[in-house]
Amino acid sequence: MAANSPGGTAPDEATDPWAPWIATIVAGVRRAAAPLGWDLSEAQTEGLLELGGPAEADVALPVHRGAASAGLAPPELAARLAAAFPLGGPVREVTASGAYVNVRLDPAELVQRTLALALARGAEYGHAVPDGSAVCVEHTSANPTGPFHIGRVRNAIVGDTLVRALRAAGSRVTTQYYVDDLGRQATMLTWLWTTPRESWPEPVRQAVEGHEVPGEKPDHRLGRPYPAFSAYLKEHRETAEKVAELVRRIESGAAPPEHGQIAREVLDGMLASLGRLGVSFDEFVWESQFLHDGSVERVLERLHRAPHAVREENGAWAIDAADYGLPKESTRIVVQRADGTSLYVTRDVAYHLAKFARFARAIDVLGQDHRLHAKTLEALLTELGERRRPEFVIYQDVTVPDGGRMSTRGGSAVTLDGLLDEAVVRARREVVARREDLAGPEIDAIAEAVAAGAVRFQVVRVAPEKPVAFRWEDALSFEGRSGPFVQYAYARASSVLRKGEADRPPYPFAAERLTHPDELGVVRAVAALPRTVRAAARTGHVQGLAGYAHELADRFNRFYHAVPVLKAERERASRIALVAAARQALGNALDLLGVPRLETM
RNA sequence: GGGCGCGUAGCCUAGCUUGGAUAGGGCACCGGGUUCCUAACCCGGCGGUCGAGGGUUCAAAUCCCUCCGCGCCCGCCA
Repeated sequence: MAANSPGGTAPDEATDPWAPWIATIVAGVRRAAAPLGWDLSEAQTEGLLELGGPAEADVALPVHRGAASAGLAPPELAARLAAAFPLGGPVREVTASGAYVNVRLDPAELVQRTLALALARGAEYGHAVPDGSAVCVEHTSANPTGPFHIGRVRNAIVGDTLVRALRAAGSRVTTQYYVDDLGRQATMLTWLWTTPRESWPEPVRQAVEGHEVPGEKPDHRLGRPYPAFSAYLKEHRETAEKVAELVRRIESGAAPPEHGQIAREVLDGMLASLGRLGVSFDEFVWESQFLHDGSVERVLERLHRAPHAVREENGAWAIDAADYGLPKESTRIVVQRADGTSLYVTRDVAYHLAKFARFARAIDVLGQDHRLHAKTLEALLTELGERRRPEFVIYQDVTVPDGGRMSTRGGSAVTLDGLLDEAVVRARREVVARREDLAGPEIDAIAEAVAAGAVRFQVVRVAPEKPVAFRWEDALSFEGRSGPFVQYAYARASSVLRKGEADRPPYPFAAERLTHPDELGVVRAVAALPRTVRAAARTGHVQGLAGYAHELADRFNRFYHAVPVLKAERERASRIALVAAARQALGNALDLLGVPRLETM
């Protein structure tokens, strides 16, 4: 339920304000339960604890599971357990309520530890101690055929947020973008732009002529003929064959010099769009490299000798994958064409072997249309005797209301640039309406940050496996559970600290001054950041980070309305420290989400 | 046809991996709040057979089975 388990690996006292409490309560529960006939391991005890549950308890423990071994009805067991629970230290009160044992803790202790930790660790607050584990996250990897499309933006945002969560949880993450410079898609553009415009098919020429925009980004300019050309090729075999011939030339290593150049230019344009969302990559892996460095050939040699290898009559090589749980019609995985050339999945095997050589974990963020491909890849790895597996994070495609699929092949649907431009226009209106004091450039900067924040938050707040229908009003939401809502709380906290400039870091405070329920609400939310990060990294459920950020902002807003800070007297310094800690947690949560921080808005 | 994913109030969504106390939020709607640190905010109200049915269990949104609806995939494409 609302139960918020301590989450994943055991909390660390150096990073998590809850850690000492968890340890104390686990020990207390075990000590009280054992004489009643309920033996619990430490891990079991920790797994049962519910944090942040109902208001009457800081930590709750359901005892149903112990009823049988204790030979007692749950309420009776709860009552005895509560009576036997060792008091003292942080444990203020232990009561039974039905089948639950509720533990109340000394709030001043949590205030003390939480503020101290948040203020001392700063930008590192919420992060675990680095464990140095090498992780590769491959995401986005959209083919360089035109402007970045919003159907794909989910991959980039989910992937990038996951990367941020993993890094915060202590992993050493390398992000990779796999660029398909082989194959038909990229080749189509090369064919077009190395062919005189007069020789283009008429409908393709029409799609371009009169639509050029001076100074436009290369992805828009070079990608413009792509949808029309794609449609044209379906109807015109001769032209399709010319492109196919170029594909073969490129695969054989005789790519025209323009080929890589065009792909790179388009990719640069796409990356510029992603850059507006704060998404970037450490490495770009070009598919052709596995062909040229001989690794595809080595994979093929091994596959020829694989347990289920079969040679087709026409000379193609396949793996009989009947035992791998694939759909009946695709039990044969072709790994090499009759003409000797390789296939996408073969090259992907080479790619993943390269990943395994460098990384302990390889995570791939894929659209659900790649599910079968993922299974196929796993089957081939098994055939090679490779035990390691990539981990897949699968997201569902974004659809448009009319039911059409928003893929790059689908044509001229909304681009990421178009979405962001519209978001900026609307954000700008909001800023102008409330900030007469600001000059143009400041307004523009805020509008861009609000727009990017709104889009990122909107995408990440929904579980990736859920289908999403694109709607402008959702994507551009600035209220309620949104990016700007969190940005606003951060800006407010920043504003308070600016105006309370007499009080400066390290923000001395007295924990016992912070006793208002809304103050404690903020503290509890701040204290939950470390375990939220752990949970997100462990499960890959990045939507939890969005939920957390909203919750924290919500608590802060409530506190802000209920309790004066700068006008307080005795409590002033402590409340300023609380605001500083909340601002730190809000800022760190925004960083995890890739939503820009705004000092003012 | 087969495989996989999704189905929670008018709309969107958390929770499901690890079953536990009245299923959390947001939008919309209704009613309040600005001599006070930013009203992109806050307070209150309205709204739920957790797709349907069966099963397991002391306990099911959560696990199992069947069915229904929607989506995706089932290429010597990528």
